[in-house]
Amino acid sequence: MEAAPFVTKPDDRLPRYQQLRDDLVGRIASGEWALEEAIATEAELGQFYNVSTGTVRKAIDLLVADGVLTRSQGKGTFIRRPRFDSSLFRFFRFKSRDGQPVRPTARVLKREVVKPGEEIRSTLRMKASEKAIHLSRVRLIEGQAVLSEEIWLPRARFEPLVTLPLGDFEDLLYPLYERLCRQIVASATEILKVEQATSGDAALLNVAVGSPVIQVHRVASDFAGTPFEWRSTRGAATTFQYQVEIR
Amino acid sequence: MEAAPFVTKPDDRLPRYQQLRDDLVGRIASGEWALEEAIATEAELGQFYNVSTGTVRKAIDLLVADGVLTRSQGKGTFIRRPRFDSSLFRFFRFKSRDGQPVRPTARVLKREVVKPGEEIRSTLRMKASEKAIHLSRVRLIEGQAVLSEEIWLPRARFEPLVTLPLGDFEDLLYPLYERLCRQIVASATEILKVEQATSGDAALLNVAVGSPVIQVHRVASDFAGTPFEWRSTRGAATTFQYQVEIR
DNA sequence: CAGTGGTCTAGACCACGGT
DNA sequence: CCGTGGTCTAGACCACTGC
Repeated sequence: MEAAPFVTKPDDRLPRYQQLRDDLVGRIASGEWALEEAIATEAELGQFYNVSTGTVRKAIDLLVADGVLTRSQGKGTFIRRPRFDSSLFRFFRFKSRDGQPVRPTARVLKREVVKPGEEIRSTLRMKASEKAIHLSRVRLIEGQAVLSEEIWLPRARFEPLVTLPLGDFEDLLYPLYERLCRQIVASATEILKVEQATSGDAALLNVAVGSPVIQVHRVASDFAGTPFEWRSTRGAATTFQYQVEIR
Repeated sequence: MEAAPFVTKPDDRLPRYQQLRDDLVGRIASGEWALEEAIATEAELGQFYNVSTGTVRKAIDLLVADGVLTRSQGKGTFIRRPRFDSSLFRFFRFKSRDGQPVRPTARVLKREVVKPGEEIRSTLRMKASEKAIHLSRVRLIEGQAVLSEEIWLPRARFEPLVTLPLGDFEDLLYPLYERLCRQIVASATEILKVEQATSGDAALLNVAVGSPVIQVHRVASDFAGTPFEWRSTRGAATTFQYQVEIR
């Protein structure tokens, strides 16, 4: 008889370090360790799962490559948020008048609690009866609107945002999600397209109707892979630049 | 006294697997192993460098992650080209009339051997006196031009292309570079921007002047990291879509 | 100083590919 | 069948962190 320390039954066809990886993901998703606090040490995990530290290291290597964990020599291994700090800067190059890069401020223009459209409902895996929170935001640099955003959230997970005064929404929403709603963004998928400015874009972003506009459509998910934010951001294409490495 | 099998003097401050990685890059760049043929086995490399196979594996892991090598269980470890096959499909969604994705054909419109502009000269690290080969291409789907390309190459490396009949240029240039000029693309950097169609674009791509156009600017380099191709591709933004994962 | 992750070893055995 | 890379072990010692 041997102990079965796995939280979920592992797939025996997989190598042990893969099984271990999957089990660790489950334990992370379940909140066993606090965000950005050290998880169990490699030696402890090796004892717990009854594998050698080399195998533990390989499992953790995978999670580090996936961006779920970071290691810190002498300190431990930590759960890591995706680095959204430069999220906008991945695509848009915003500079203030003196040429310094700046992060736009934000203002929520509208909040409503309504039934979402079919695309959003199915993307967020919501029941037909469920309502969603819809936010319309603009992002500004030196008072000038540069981006417009539409955000959809399942109401059940984000109840505190229904009553939060609009003025209390901060520039960055993800820390707000975390603090008020205990929702943590673990990953996201973004799709870029080029559109032509509508009259709404034109009024909001101060561009000509028909001029090129970049639309970044993002779906953000938790550690379990469940999507819980649908977001669409539009900005003038003149501020857009993106770089890729091919190998 | 011990043998120093390193091709280039390694940096002793680095871990051994890093030194090994760097040395292997040098040997690959020097052409010691044929393209897509197996390199020395892990056991051989371990003996050669006098390290354990675990250390060799770690060095090779890095090169696999970098996209320089691929492993194949039971067969060996192989030098790998970057996967440009779907290069255009990374950014542009081309479909034929029946909805199937297709690769555009290509036609070279112009070839000239001239002094390049300063930007291209310095990007390709050419001497001031050196001349460059400049190609203008269009790429077509079912006879309709969908992309226009400007390509610049240092003449010294690409002499055979100066006299090649224009009709003998193939749809894919990189296999041609490899076969005729022994130049192998190991990596590339691409920058995306949105422009508005010029009258030239409009005539070539059959779009309206001022309509949005995506420009993909690519610099391709060899295994030693020396850039040897400058390329700019423009296409109608309506065919553009790009997806990113953030973690 | 103790405890963490980082490097490295010298093996063993397994799974796969080709002869 | 042999040779390849893939998995895994049970350690050793190093480098960094924080008390």
